[in-house]
Amino acid sequence: MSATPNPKQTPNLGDIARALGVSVATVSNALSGKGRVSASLVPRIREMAETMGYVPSQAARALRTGKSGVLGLVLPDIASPLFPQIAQAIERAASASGYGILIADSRGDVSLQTEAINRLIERGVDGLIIVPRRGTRIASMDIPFAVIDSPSTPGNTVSADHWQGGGLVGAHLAALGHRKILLIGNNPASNVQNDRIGGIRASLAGAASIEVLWIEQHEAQHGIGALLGLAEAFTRGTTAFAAVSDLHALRAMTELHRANIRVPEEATIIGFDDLFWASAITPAMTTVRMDMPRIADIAIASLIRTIDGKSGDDIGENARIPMSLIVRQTCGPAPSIISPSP
Amino acid sequence: MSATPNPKQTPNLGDIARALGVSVATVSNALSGKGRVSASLVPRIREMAETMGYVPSQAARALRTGKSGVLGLVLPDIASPLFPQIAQAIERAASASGYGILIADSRGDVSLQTEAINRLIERGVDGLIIVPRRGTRIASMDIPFAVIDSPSTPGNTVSADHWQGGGLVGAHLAALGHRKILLIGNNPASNVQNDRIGGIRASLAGAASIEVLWIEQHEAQHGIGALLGLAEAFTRGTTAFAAVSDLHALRAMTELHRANIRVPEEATIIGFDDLFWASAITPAMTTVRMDMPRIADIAIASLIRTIDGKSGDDIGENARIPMSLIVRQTCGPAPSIISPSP
DNA sequence: CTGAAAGCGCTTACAG
DNA sequence: CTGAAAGCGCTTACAG
Repeated sequence: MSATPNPKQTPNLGDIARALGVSVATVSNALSGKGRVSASLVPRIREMAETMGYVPSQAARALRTGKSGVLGLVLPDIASPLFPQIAQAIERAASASGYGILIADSRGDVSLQTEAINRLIERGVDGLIIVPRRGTRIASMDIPFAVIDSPSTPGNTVSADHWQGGGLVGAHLAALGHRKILLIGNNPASNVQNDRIGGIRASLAGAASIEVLWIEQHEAQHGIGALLGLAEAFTRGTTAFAAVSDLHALRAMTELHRANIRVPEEATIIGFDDLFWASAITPAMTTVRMDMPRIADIAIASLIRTIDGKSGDDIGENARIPMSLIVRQTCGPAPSIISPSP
Repeated sequence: MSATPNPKQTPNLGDIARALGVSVATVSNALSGKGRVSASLVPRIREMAETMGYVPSQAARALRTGKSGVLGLVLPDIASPLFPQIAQAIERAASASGYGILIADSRGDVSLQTEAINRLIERGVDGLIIVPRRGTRIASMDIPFAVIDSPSTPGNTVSADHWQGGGLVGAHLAALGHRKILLIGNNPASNVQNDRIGGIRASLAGAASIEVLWIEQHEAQHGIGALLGLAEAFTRGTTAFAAVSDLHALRAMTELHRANIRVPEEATIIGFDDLFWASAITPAMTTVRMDMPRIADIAIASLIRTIDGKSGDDIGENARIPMSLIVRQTCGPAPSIISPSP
């Protein structure tokens, strides 16, 4: 049907120019809307590009402009909870700004993290979003980057305000009358976990007695998958269990159930992150969640700003985004100490 | 320290060539190992590239060769269970083959899926891995692609053998002596879920009475988050609950716990997919999992083969990869009908 | 307003 | 074995 015999699979600016008898510069200008082009020509060029099925060559554009339009996302472990939420929010924010996202999984390994970063740089990304492996500190680099949820070079980190989130947990538990609370963390080397626990502690100061159980330490002693001793804590008077992640809150809940301790009637449980299944279980998990879309928007916006050279690598004094409490069913009032069970 | 005053930030082939007094063609050949270059020159060129911190320009290479070295991954919803596992496996397989992965989330929407595919194509990916939204059929495209876990153009699909996986469940349950089983699915429009359920049914034919509960239908009637009536099913004699996903198995388990029915002593539960938390709960979930690394390897290998023009868009007659049973603690022998509870 | 031309950095026949 | 040259498709000063 086409007039041109044996047309190339992918038309380029030259093909459009030829078809219209104008120059490629004019076509380029018309399509990008940058240079001045006569008002009458613009629609004709646009139409022709459309009908020919023109798709600009990213490679040529990138070579010419030095910008790939792609951002790299470095994650410690795509498959573990929470990171998918981050990845999704980042992908949305980036694509809303016209950027693509190239992913790299550092598999929780520090050296692989460096390698992943290099791989991404070699692929020509314009900037990097890094969610560092716990405890890692990202040194400065010669490419714009933003860090999520871990301290780094001052000025380019966005994170949830985990301390404030912890405060939400503490306040909720205090309001419910709990006086003896077990905090459940995984690893004390995690800044995020320490902030959450610190926030809970601070908001509960004096109002409740608090103990902390670190799962990794506990498992190092008792073996992977060992019971956490929650039933025992319960018999010693603990009425509330606050975990730094829904994952551990779930583990706590199933362990209590296993010991015939009812949630929330006898024991209260609260978690963090609102993981995918948190609302589907019975009882549904009360939790505190991060504002991922906002975190992603800030990280991406700041990154793009520094890519465009409009800012000094700054995220607005290390943004800390408030978390919010999602009240569901695992929290109840503290059972009276006087009458433990009817 | 450098001899050249004010060197560019990123050296290119020309810089290396100049530094060594050879041509760019020779440098290119030495670095790629393609053309013949004298044995003595190769190491010198390599070293110089190294010390100058040479990073090849993907953009230029892509423009010249017409290949970007990047594959697109289209997912229905990065944040929902299982997809992160897929994304991770795909990323690993791709990067092992020297490819990068650009992600696009179609947010469970069919039109966004098309849009996501186009966005990826415009970014110049060499091929596409598509995990279609349930029920979607991917039409042929002018770019190489492979489909995971959904029927499509015959010949380019890899998927887990969900039917066989269902068989594993049925056999396990039968061996344990269960005679009345409730199957729990979410949506009957899902091919994956239907295959799993079909496989369970087929392997149990005649050996047990089977009912199916579709959660979406149930919730349409009783409201989102409504109890599934599992306790009632239990009192009617159901001893085993087999869900098409650990997510629903978890929901079932918590619902039974809530009704004081003990797992696995009184009721058996089994799921699918070995989601992240499946091994952390108490009791740990017995489940059937897909061989993601293998599925990813096959999809990527086949895709690369068709990109390189070495095959006719074929994945080896629609590969179906066996699933495997992971026995943990939620399954127990069927309690004798004669003496329901001691 | 429009076009001719240069050039981004690379790879690949083609001469020598 | 080595090099000069063309060309991938685009954008951007610069003339006209």
